[in-house]
Amino acid sequence: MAALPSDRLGFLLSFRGELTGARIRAALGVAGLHPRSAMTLMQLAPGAMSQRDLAAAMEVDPSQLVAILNELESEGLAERRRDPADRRRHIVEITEAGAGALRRVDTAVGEAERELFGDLTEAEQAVLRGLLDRVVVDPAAHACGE
Amino acid sequence: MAALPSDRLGFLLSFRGELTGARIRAALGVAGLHPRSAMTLMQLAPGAMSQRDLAAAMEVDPSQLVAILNELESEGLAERRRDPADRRRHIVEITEAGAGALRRVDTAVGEAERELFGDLTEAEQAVLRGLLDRVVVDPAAHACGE
DNA sequence: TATTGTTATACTCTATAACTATA
DNA sequence: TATAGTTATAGAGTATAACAATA
Repeated sequence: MAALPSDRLGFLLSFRGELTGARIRAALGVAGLHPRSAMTLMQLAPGAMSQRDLAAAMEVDPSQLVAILNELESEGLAERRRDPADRRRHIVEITEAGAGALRRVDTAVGEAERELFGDLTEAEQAVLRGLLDRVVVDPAAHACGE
Repeated sequence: MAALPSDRLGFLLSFRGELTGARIRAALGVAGLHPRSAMTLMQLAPGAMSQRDLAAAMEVDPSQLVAILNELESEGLAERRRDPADRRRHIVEITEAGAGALRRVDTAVGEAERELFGDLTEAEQAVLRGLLDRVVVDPAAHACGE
């Protein structure tokens, strides 16, 4: 459903965002990674964290994260270990192989962005960033009609 | 998965677009319509067309369109009739009630856009539109890695 | 034989609730 | 009893293929 039914800015932003997301996800998959696995590795890159905090940071349900981490762990890209201070907790950490995969992913995302925004100057890209930052996307600001 | 894993413009556009889409879909639902039903009515507003052409315009599989039209027809918002010239074809047309629902939807979408872009001046909104129009989203321009 | 619309099937994604082990 | 992680189940959405009617 890509054809614009009107010239409304909201539709334009939504559709361009969707297509941009599809292009980015394709780039995330270059290392053979599921997009959500790549996103998880990005969250883990700065440092290890508990599985619960990771789920909160990614705004996914903890039960969904289980499958993602199972996959990452089976591929040797991340590791879970028990927290000695609280044995209920899992400390999740990216591995060296995971960091390597992330570097390849990062290169691919950079390439995708050059494709997406190649017609814009650096200054124009900065303007776009500034305008997008000022779009109000507070989910609490509206009543959900669906 | 809303937290930005980096300050990349591609992620920003993708996430803002996704949230904008969610806000727009909520507005589409104000008339009790499923978002895709509202989108279908928008496509039909300019004039009747064949079911096949409608599916092509919306870039959905014809088999998906069947359920949407069943729903719209049961609610009296659209009608299907056989094309006398080719009895395989269905001519799909919006009803007067459908046009009324569409007017209510349009009002709600306008309200959503005032919320989303209320912090931007008219000129800034025009700049945003111009920049978004120049983002390259040609799906054929990249190899799919997923 | 090809085309239009329909139905059936399967697969992914997501949301929820139960379950375990630890606290 | 509450919490962290896991498992199971169901629902929505989507993609594909088979099908009936017509050309």
